[in-house]
Amino acid sequence: MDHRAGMPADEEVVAELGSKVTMEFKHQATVTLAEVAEAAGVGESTVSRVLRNHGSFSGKTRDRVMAAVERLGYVPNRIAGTLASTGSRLVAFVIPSLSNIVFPDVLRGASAVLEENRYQAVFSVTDYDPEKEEALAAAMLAWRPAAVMLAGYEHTEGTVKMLRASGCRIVELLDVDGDALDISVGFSNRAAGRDSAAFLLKRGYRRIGYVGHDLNRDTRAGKRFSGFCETLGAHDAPLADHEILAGASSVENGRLGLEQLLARTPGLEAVYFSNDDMALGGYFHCLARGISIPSQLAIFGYNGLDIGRATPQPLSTIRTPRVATGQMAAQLVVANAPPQVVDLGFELIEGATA
Amino acid sequence: MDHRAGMPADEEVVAELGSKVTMEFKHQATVTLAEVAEAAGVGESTVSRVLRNHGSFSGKTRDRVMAAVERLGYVPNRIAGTLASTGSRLVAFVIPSLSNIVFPDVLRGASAVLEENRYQAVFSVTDYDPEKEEALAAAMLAWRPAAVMLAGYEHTEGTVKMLRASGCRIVELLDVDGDALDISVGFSNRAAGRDSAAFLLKRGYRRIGYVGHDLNRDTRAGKRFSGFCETLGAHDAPLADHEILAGASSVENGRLGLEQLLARTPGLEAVYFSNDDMALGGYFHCLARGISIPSQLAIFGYNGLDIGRATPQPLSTIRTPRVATGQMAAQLVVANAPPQVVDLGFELIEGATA
DNA sequence: TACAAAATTGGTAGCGCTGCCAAAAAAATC
DNA sequence: GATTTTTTTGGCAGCGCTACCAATTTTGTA
Repeated sequence: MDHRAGMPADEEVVAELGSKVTMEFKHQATVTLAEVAEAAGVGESTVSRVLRNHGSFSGKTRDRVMAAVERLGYVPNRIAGTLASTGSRLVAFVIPSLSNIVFPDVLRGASAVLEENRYQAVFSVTDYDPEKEEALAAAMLAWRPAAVMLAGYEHTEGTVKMLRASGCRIVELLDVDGDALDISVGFSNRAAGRDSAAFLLKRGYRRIGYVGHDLNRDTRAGKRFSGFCETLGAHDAPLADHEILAGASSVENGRLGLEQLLARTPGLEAVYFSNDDMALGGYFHCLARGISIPSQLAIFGYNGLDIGRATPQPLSTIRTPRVATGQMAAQLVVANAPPQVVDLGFELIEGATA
Repeated sequence: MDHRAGMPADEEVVAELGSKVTMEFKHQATVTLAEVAEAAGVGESTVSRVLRNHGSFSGKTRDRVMAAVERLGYVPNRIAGTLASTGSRLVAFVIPSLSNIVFPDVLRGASAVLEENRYQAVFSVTDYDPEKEEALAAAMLAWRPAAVMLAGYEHTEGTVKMLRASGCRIVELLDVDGDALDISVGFSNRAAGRDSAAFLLKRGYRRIGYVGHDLNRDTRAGKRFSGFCETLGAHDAPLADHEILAGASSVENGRLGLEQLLARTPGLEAVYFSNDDMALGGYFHCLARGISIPSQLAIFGYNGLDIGRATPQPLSTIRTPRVATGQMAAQLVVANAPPQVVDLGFELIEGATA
């Protein structure tokens, strides 16, 4: 992406400064629980109990311990604590992307719940690459997390085997069209596609096209597309044409895709986009070209981004519970709930573009 | 031995849900390094050396060890490894928000670099609350990270004290207007504000307004605003009016803010927005009301979001190196570079809205 | 007052791994 | 072939904490 400002300069900076480094960087002698115990004049286990507010101890002891903690600036070592105790309070997210707003939204919902429960979120990004997902999942398991959260159901055999063997909870997010390994929280992408098609048909559009981004990688977008086509087909209005762009979903790609689609297939009445980013690109294309919406061309998106509600004509789309998905997933993990599939559903927003 | 299996809590859960759950719940007996060593017929330290590719060992031994690892499905325990060795490979991010695209972008840049170097990112979200930042920073330090990354320079005294005492690297991101605690990577928000003002003045706009979101919390936006006003003042064109909206920055708020500003102060020639989200809201407002841009009203944003480049008129704004900021920050941490401030600069995009 | 029950405490064995050191094996040298 | 040197190895003491257990103190009861 944006390497402009960084890369070449980065190397220089690092190299340049390498020589004049003296490290005040080594770890400082940190205070340990044993030192706190000594300072407070109590046993180690007592300090441990007080700090975790677990087991019993007198008020007097608690005060003494807390005073010592304060005085020494003690920060418990969770690494040691986790190793010594039962399960960890780490939750690992292995997500396809941080550019697609969907995933920050999920993280946002989840992290709020996790923080409240003193869990810690760790994450890594796969770029929609199943092999990379496998490698990163393996790396995450090395931290012995309480749960691993992944996007969707499509994983390599190796990933599945590894996760199964790990014994930690597995949460598959943002999809319910498939077989869950353990817990799954999301909504039906296929149904979203079908409902979108049904809506367009109900509005009377018949010559309908599709503009999307790489479907092999984003399998959930693929499921929407397939549901969409299915319903069109069932109503004798098969997809008129489609344009799939190579890169990731983006506003620019949506614009480009629509331009190409319209050039190739005149007379389209409506276009379904793989998501709101793409749809907004299409919308802007129409604005720029003076194509009147929805009379000349209807536009339908997916996701229900805020921005789509603030455009001159609100975008017709499907709003997905992204934050809620994260919240629910986190809650189930924290509660150590039994395996289950939670379908949070979605909401069709009529908008003004279709 | 695995004393987890007998935990009261586990039993309860299992009992409660016993009817419909078969428990892949309890922690599975995980393979340990000692078991691998035994299976491979070598010592523990040999396995450790092979797996970390550190120290010396024969090819034959390596093969034996790897075979055993494969066979047993061994996943090293990084918790134990980190505790035993000096210095962790965790990097902690304490960020204000995941809604503001800035932070996912920074995370994206950083996580790519961190993953390459086998570091692990952990994060938590402060909601722009300094108190919460302090609490979360404390929680992160408990994981003994190699570095803590924070947004900007404004932290509570407690946070600063704690970070200083921790002995881990501290990276302050997205700002260079202030005194760095250790490493700092970003760009000057004040200069961005000044340049924006200078640009608008150069274009001949004199009656200029501002629409922004909560400045107390987002201090970087505050610095831009202050730089902006400074330059306007220096050119005898003091800010005509401003509208500050309570909530977070959003497209909707930008729209609302502009509407209110225009109602109150007719005759404005240009409006500066606290960022591109807000600016797009303003842009849409103008589109909807038939206000011609930039002849009737000029619009200027901040951030250089992709979407601003795909609107019918490209947004005039300042593009910030967000991903590069994350990359650079991660590189410096990985390289254990000396304390320094890295100013990555920004780029003014003329666009068509101002 | 004596004795049982309950509430507090401290000691200590690991958790699974790494780092150090010395021992053993292999390679190199005379 | 004997001796050095180098390369490979294994043993084991922690890393800082928690869980278990037993010891101690406090409280309650007869």
